[in-house]
Amino acid sequence: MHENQISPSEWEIMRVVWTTHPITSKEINDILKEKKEWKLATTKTLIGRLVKKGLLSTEQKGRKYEYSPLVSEKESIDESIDDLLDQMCDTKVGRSVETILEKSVVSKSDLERLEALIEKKKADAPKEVKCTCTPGQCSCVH
Amino acid sequence: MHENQISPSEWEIMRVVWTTHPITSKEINDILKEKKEWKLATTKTLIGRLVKKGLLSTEQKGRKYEYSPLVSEKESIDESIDDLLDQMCDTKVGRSVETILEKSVVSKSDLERLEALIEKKKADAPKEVKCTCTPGQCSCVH
DNA sequence: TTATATAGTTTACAACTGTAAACGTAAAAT
DNA sequence: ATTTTACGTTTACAGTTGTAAACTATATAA
Repeated sequence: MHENQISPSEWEIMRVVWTTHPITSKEINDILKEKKEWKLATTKTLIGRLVKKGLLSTEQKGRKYEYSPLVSEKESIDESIDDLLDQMCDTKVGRSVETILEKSVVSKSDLERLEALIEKKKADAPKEVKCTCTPGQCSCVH
Repeated sequence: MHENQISPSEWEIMRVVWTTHPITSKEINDILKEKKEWKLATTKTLIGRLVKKGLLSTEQKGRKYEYSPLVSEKESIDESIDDLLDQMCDTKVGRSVETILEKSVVSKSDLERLEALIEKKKADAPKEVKCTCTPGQCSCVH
């Protein structure tokens, strides 16, 4: 599990800051008013936690602060993906990708890039993926 | 967010029970000894919580219980996937699938199935995925 | 200049998690 | 028959998360 996990509520904040920064707590709260019924105090608590976790930086501007991200959205998403993959047997990843693809709308160019990637992977894809699970935690034969 | 979320430690238990059931707490613990340095008490606490959450059923066998899953592994994984997708803009899903595929080993037949799915999706894939984010939570132009 | 609106910080508090000891009870071993 | 062992249940306790009120300091408006 990754340390400094970003909780679901904290993600809401991070997404705002990734989109616009530097940004103040008030501005963050205004944007989130649309989606969450949070008191300003709630937003501030979450911001404080993110600062403490080292995920947001602060810069004092007069009597207020402006916040900026210290981690990128891509790396954060990638960590979430890692955590997801860590909880399933390697042999199930292919099926899961299929599931994601089935339930999502992706663009033509996404599909083209994926197709190219698949073509490339075909070269050295194994016939069967090797399972590395602890014996008893998946049905693969060990 | 899905209610009755399965926590990382609880996943360890569930994976064992999905693989073998019905199964006793002792057997679960024996299997997990390989991977986690948990006291038997810890395993039992986690089992108890899973029963309370309605994710494991119990059947009394003499003086002990045997546990079985009340939710399937697939549906649980699918919920995890949903939670992952919920935290990113729809337009980023394609890229994320690519990331997963890049960092994983998938089998030839996985790749073939994926290819077929892509071919099918191409028919009505949009040129650009529509973003449905709350304004200010992603960089798409609204 | 005093009251009010803003900022950030501290404190709060319940639910969930990780990790386990303690407890009560029934079965098995001596 | 008594001690030990094996089970499940209860209690514990700190850390995280969701949600926010209270507090403090300052800037601004009256």
